[in-house]
Amino acid sequence: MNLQLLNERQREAVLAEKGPLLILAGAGSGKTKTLTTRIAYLVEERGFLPDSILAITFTNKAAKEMKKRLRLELGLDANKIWMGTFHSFALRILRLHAEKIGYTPNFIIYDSYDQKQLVKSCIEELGLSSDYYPSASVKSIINNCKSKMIRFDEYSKYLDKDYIDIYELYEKKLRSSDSMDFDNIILNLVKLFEDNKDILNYYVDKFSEVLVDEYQDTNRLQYHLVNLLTKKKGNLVVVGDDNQSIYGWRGADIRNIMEFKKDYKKANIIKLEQNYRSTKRILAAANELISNNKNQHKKELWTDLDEGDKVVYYDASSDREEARYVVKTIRKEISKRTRLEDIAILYRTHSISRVFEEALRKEGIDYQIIGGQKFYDRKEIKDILAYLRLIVNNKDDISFLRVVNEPKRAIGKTTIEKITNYSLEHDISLFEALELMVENAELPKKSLAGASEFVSIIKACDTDELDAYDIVSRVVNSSGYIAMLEAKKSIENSTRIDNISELVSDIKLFTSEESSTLEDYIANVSLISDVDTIDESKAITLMTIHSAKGLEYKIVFLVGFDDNIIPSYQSKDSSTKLEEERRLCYVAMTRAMKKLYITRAKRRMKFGSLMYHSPSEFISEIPVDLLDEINVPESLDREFGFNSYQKQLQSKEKNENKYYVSQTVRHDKFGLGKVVSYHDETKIIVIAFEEGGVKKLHVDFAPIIVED
DNA sequence: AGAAGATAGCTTTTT
DNA sequence: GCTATCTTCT
Repeated sequence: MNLQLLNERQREAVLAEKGPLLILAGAGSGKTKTLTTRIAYLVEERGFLPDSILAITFTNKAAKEMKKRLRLELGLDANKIWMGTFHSFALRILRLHAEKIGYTPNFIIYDSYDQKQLVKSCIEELGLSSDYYPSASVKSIINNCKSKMIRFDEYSKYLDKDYIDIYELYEKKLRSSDSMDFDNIILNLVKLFEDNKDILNYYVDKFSEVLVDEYQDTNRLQYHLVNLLTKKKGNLVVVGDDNQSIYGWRGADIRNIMEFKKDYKKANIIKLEQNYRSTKRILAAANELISNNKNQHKKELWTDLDEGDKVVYYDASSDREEARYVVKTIRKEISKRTRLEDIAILYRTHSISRVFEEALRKEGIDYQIIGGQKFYDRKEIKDILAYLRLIVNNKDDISFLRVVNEPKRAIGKTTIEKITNYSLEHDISLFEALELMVENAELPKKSLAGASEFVSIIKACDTDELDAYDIVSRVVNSSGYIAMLEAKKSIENSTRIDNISELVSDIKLFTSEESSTLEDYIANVSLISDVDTIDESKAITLMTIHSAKGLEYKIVFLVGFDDNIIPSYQSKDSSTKLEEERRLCYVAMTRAMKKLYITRAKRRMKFGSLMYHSPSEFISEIPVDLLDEINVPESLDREFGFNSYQKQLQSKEKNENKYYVSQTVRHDKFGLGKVVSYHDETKIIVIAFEEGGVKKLHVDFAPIIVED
């Protein structure tokens, strides 16, 4: 280990004797290097045992990365360090002590889809209206309470009484199906610790130092957990940058980092302010932007690197034109021998990515998209996984409902109802109910055959005898799932089959490499995130700004830089939210090393129809002398300065006084055209004419609706 | 029971 | 423009 490779502040952070310590690490300030050096130093120079160090990262990928670096320094000892996300850390301990909190060690994890289904079934069971209680919003209320550590009965005082019933049933059902949602993983660990002081003390004694990376993105619950572990010894080192706090919506509490000194009175603060990533101009632009945020730790990020080029700002007329410009620029870069893996396209929401994807595909440039339709979110993958989960845990009702009639086994609504009633009567799970009903032949003939087939498929897979690979291949074949897909030949179905075989080979690899039991595979799979799947192969990376946190690229295109996109239209009502959007923008800009392009489009497809946007207000926060501005004149577009974020008019009924988006119209002067947007209050209508481009007209001079 | 057709709601971000 | 869910028809 060579401490000379570090700058003075970094060295200070490595050598600091004892926590609590807050390392404020600006973007690109060598945070990971500092952290890994500190850990290596603790082990090699100060004689800490590797397994007495707990390092918590934001993603599994970051943990892997850090472990890789530490292996170079410490060899195999590096593997003994406790390193992972909050969730993987909590799971590791919970699996050891599951019985103490009324779970089996094989409990499963419900992701947000499962969670929503479960909430829905609770609402139904209570006989409440799903219109009054939309499962998605009830779900997010529940999550909110948990991550902010608000007691649900307290919170629900402001809501209907029914909410508390839903909540209680939800928790009861989670328990009885031996499963936890994401927040319960942490919550249950806290509970385990608080109810079993001996276990807590064991870990408090065990860990001589606890390091938390990306501290600005921890929530109240995680804060509490860390506090339990380190309060006594004060052996806490946290690393973060308040300017990069972008997960407020998920309950991340910026107070954790802003008030660190208040919570830990003896805390030291070390600031890493030298940036090793970006050129002077890029950094200056980002600094100027973020200086508009009121609530922040004082920091002066500076760099020794070159001046660099100005930030290019391209104001396109349409999203397609924007994509064309980006692809054209990428082509130029490639001819200058820039490698594809050094380029990233970043955007605020996934929906922006489509035009860019299309343009790249047309040009034959390799790309990878992170997130969006995730592999594990695809229907066929979820279905196969549901089979596997049901095999591991017969009590998993959500998975049961998902696959009992997939492929069709003549078990429809009525039969499901019978099974549900039976299970409620006998207080057993749905699968157990079905098993008994098959035994006693308590089903109509038609359903009975399918039901007994289903039971035997699940029963045939014994996790003690067969390994994960054996079971998944058995399920895929015997369930008739593949046969169902093959029966109807289509492109989608053949990609579905491909996806399933990808899953099977993934499991095969897992079986041969890490562990062989299906339980272990299922336990792992629900924690895999998208960022974990980024590979450094030769392709351009497309992703949301959120996924880009912690990454860097030589060339960055920040696209879709329009008002109501960034900042998002939903963040306009409060300055807290607006500041988070600005930080998001800051994160995006500081990913760039050599060159930063910011692009936007006046016209963009959204919700399946054209929308008009002004430039993002953030562009005016970057000093003009740092910008190289390219504006695409399209004379007609100039008129549309107004901010048009309006809902598409849905009704298709004919109404003389109303115009609808996509409606075909005729104007005696401009000819045939299509309605692009319509303002009810101002009676302004925007039409794209076949001849003569886009025009904005008042309803008084409006064209005639063409009957179709 | 299941397929085909109709409709609502979505698009902020994810461990 | 897409998909998950609801409705209607066979």
